[in-house]
Amino acid sequence: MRWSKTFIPTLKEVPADAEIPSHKLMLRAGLIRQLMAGAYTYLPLGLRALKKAEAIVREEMDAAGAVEIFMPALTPIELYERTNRLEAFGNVLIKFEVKRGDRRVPMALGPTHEEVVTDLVSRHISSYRQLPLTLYQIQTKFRNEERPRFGVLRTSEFLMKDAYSFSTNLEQLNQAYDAMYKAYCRIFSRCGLEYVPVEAESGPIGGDASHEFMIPAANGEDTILRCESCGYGANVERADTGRKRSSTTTAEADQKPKTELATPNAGSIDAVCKMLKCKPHKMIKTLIFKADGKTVAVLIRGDHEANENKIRRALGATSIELADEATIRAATNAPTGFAGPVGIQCEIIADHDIPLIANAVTGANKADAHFVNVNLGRDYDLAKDESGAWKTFDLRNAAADDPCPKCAGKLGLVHGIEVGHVFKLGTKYTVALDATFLDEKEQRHPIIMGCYGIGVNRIIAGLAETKHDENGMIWPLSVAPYSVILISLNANDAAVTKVADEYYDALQKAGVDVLYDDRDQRPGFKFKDADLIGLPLRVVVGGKGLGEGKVEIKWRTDAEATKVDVTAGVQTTLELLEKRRAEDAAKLP
RNA sequence: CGGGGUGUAGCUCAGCCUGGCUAGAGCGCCAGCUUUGGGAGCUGGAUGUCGCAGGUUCGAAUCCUGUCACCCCGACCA
Repeated sequence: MRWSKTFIPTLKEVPADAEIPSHKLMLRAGLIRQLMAGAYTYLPLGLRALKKAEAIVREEMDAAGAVEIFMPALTPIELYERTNRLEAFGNVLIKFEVKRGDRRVPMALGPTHEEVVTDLVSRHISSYRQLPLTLYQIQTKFRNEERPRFGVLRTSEFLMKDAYSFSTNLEQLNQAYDAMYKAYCRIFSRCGLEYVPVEAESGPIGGDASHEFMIPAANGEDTILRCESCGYGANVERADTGRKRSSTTTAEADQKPKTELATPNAGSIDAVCKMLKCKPHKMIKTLIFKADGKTVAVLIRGDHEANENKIRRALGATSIELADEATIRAATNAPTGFAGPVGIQCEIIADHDIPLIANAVTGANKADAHFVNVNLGRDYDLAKDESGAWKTFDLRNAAADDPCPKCAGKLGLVHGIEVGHVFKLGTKYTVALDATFLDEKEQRHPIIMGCYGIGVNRIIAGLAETKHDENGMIWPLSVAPYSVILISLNANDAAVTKVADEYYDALQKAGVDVLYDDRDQRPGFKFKDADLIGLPLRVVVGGKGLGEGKVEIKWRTDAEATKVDVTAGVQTTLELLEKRRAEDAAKLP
């Protein structure tokens, strides 16, 4: 493509609306333009990159045995009613009615397609002989983002690859899941992304039933914990802390006398700390939960965050929720905000860090009062195991510097962009939509599902966010809009133009996707633009070089160009590209 | 939806507080000449419902009220 014939509106100045690198760069390099908040037009360069990423996703999906289909973006509301997701999606779902004669048909733009595929499968799959099956599509999804942001990273309309596996048993599900997991690793590697698969919260299914693929980036919306030593990674919701039970309690000599202090209207950690001039990590936060109907007090250190999934698992409950005011009063004889372990009228479980708090501050189970200098063993008890040690649990979100659960290392907080998610769904949708199969013994079972998503736009945005320097983008060969930028340094110099034109023809004939900057612009201008759009290989034909019979070739990442004989330039370009492709392929998992 | 910010030329922004002559600059754009290895120089030129609506005033980009859009922080995010 000749630059003069296409549409690449580069920007010298940074648009005022853009804040993060990917947004700034994608605008400046002429990849995208905003139509409204959360909706972007892809310009030729951006579209080409998006299509290349899409092609990689498609190739790997096909190779992993998934089968492509294409479902409508228009979906009937009724399907979401049947799975109870109309309410769950709430405002995220873009809903509307269309008129058909005297009827009004309610529909929604698909935010994801579990309902639609499951409905499809329920109508046509009835035997175990037809399974397993994995279907996928690459399609525009619609979600009304209350607050779109970060350019193309969080929009109301985006390209997503969504795959769904259907299995008769867990073994088949695990095979499908593993195949997708491996395909994802290859996809993100091929796209030149640094990525980290992290364990994600998987709800009641438990186990390692869900992984998110994250691109570590300072501006990522998600927080993950990662062990630098062994590579263990998990999102905040899910991350285990490697903390051990500790039976260490405060030595009797160090235990100060327990005292009740008045704390009028101070029912929060902050308010109590302010009033009593203490620090949150000296406090015991006492949360009252209803676990399958039973009241339980959960003890967490004041500066930590309770993790409901961990609490639910520790209690062996199927569902838990924070207790209502009446339940709290029954257990504590006090309004919300003054609960504590001393004399509480219900079961207590505690986080590992609780026994380590010496002379703790906690609610007195009495309105407007807190105790100071509360100590485990003297003032309250926990259950003990066979060896007589206090039973404690991992009940809170992991934090930076917690020990790694898999090795001797420490966890660190990292921000990440979620670019993919694989999930063992189970039978939620197949039960709701009656997608069943008959097994060998003529028994009917719901089909077991998995779902697997990739945000294709986020692959591009993630690359822009993480692969650039102060001059512009740095594309990997695999996703670059064009592999080569060919620059003629003086369009008015007939000799230069002649050679550049010949190169352009030769490279095109050789099947190279080349962008030919044939514009009548000064050299500096063209170099700056070339760096900005960041195509991998730059070939320069200029009067000065031509005088010595040379052209210049340079990778975007090289500091200096290499001079090559005019006669050898095309061949060298082809060889360099071939070599780079082979190197990239060799790195794949 | 709560908090904060911004809307003036294609882009970046000044002018607004303290109302006053024909609304400005740089970049970009058009024409001509010069120039041609890291966002050129000179000369000339085009481009604005000052987000929109209403109000105050002799007079509004500027003050007031309303409204819309966009950005940031938070809440939300199958």
